[in-house]
Amino acid sequence: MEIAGRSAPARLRAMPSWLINQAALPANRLVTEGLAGAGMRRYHFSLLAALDEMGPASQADLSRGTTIDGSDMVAAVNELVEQGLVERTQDPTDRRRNVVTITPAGRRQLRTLDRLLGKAQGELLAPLSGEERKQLVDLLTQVVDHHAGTGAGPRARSSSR
Amino acid sequence: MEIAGRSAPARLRAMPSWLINQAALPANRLVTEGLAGAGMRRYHFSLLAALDEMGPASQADLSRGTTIDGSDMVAAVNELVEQGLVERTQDPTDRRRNVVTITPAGRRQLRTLDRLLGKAQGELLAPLSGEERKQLVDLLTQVVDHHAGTGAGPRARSSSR
DNA sequence: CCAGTTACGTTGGCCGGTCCAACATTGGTT
DNA sequence: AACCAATGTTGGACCGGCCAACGTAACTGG
Repeated sequence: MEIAGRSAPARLRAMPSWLINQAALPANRLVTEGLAGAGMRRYHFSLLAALDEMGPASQADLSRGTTIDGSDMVAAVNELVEQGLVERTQDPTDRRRNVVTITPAGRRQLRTLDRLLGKAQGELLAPLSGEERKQLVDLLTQVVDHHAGTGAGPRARSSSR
Repeated sequence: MEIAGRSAPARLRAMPSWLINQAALPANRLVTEGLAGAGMRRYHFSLLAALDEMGPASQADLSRGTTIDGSDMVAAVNELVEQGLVERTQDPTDRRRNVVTITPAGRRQLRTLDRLLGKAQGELLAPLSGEERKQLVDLLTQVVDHHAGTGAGPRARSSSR
C-alpha cells in the first residue's frame, strides 16, 4: 500500500534551501493560525514587539527596526490604531514625523500574542528535543546573521543623475 | 558608531519560525540568482528533478510528486517544452493524460543546475562547518517530515451536498 | 536668506508564489 | 446506461515583498 510519489525528489530533500522553505510552510501556517485567534497578522506582532522594545518611534524608525517596508507601514499602523493598540501622533519638533506609541491595551495584546506564538513554536518543533531546538536556533541564527544586510536594505544609491 | 536599530526585535530573533523565514530570504535569493544564470526558475528545477527521478509521468503525477499545483503545471511544462528540455505527448492508452518526458538536453540542463545550486547552498551555509551543516539538514528534515501532509494536500472533501 | 539636498509619510502598482473554483473531456464502476 | 472520479486547463483571488513617484518638511552650504 505505497502512497507512491507523495514525497519530493531526493535532490530537493537534501537541499538546505529547500528544507528551509518547506519548514517555513508549517511555521507560517501555525503562526498565522495562532495569531488569527486574536485577529492579528504577522506584521502586527512584529510592529507591537518593535514598539515594546524601542519605545515610541516614528514610522521610518519602525520600518528600519523591522522587516516591514515603509510603504506597508501605513496600513499596518492604521489597523493597530483602529484596534486601539497604538496611537499615532504628529511629532511637534519635526512635523514630518508620526510618532507611534503602544497603548496599555497594546501591551496586553502583546502578552497574549507571546503566549499564542510560544504555543505555535512548540508545535512547530514538536519532534525535536530541547537540546535539538537550541541547536536549530543557534545554527539558523548563524546563517541569518551571516547574510544580514545582504539584500534587505534599500537598493544601492544609484549615482546616475 | 552603532547602526542603531538595524536588527529585529529580540522577541523575533529568538523565535524559530522567524529565523526560518529570515533564512529563507537569502536561500531564495541565492537559488533564484543561481538559476537565473541558466534562465530557469525554481519550479523548473523541481520539475526536471522529479522527471529525472520518476521517469516519464503525467502532469497529475508530477503535481503529486512536487509541491507544484496542477493549475501552475501547465505553464511550467509549456516553458520547459519551449526550451526543448521536456516533451509533452498524449498518452494513447488514456487520452486525458499528457505524458511528460525529459529530453537529453533536459538532463544536461539538470546537471548544470545541480552545479549552480550546489554553489548556492555553499554560500547559504558559508558560516557553518561541515558538521554543523549536517546537523542543520538533519534537524530541518525532522521538522519537515513531522509536518508532512499537514496542510499541503487537497482540502478535505466537504461532504455537504 | 536661499537653493539644493535629504528625510518622511503616503499612494499606487508590480511581481512571485500559493491556492482554489469551474469546466470540458475522458475513463472507470455498477 | 448512469453515475462518479480523474485529468488538463483557464481564470482569478490572496498575500508578502518590493519599488517608483510625489508632496511636505527639515537640514545644509553658499
